[in-house]
Amino acid sequence: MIVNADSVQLYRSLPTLTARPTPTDLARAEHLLYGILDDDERGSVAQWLKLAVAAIWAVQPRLAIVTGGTGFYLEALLAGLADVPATPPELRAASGQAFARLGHAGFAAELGRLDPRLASRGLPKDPQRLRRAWEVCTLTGRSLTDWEGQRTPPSLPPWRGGVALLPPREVLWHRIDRRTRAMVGAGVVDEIAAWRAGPDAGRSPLRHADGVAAFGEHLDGRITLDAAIVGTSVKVRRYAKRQRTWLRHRLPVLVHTAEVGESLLGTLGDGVGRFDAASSEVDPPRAAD
RNA sequence: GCCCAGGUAGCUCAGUUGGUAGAGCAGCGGACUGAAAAUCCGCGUGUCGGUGGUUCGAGUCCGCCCCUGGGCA
Repeated sequence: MIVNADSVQLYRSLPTLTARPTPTDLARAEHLLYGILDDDERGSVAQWLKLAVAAIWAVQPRLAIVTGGTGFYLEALLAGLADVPATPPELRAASGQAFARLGHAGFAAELGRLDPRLASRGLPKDPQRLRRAWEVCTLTGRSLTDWEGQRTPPSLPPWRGGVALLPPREVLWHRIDRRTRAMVGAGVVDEIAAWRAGPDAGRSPLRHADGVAAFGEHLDGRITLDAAIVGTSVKVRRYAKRQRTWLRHRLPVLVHTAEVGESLLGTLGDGVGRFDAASSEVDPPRAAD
């Protein structure tokens, strides 16, 4: 039983570009949480966490294998999230308008007045986090720094361990390039063209998926197909780099490295990287990288 | 063979009247509490083609050699 932990594979559109499980994969094992969101929906960690926990319990006593690339989601599964109420769309729109009106520096100053506790710790630099902090404080009257202490790990069945797949960089780059070219062979350009012609592409979170911009430029006649392939691979390499940072710095429980094709169950059978969600005790890392 | 134009970072190139080099892209490292394949922060990584000379000092000036384009034969 496979449970998806990849933020873009949650979406129904662009199955080729997002490397969703193939029909062959689906025939071999049951897959959950793939392609469950429409273009006009906006996913979130909290929503994913709820669905993932439910899915893991639902398949008991079978083993759920949670797999995917979104470190933020995996961390939420292991460590939990603060129970902040969901921000209504109007509030999100309001923060966007305020940011546009005040500008980056002005909005940050405004947030500093609204949330002095966060300001004393250090305001975030990026618009996303500035807006999020503003929204939370406006909605709940409490600083995001207060909420962040409220993290409680979700209740899950006993877990067997974690495996990080960290091939050598040259191998990884080669595989990324090969995968991008395979996508082209599988019709990813037509897939994107058809999707762009649809009504919801402009607001879909998938517009930020690796390759949408580069293949889009190619479809607009601005760059060659080969340049689009290279541009896509560059984006994926950077994404892989950020995944590596998650694994090494935020998800040290996933310490055991494995090669593709190795027996995952055999690996977990070694008992490496066991994690007790209740006590948060982690075995010492072993041979990361 | 002769005549031009070039050889500077992984790539494309900039570099004033000589003062031991800097941009873009690529690359590297990091952050991350409801957009996360997102968003953001930090870092030049160099036998200036080679060699001899002029000079206190040469990527910059001079000689020779090598290489790459283009032209004339």
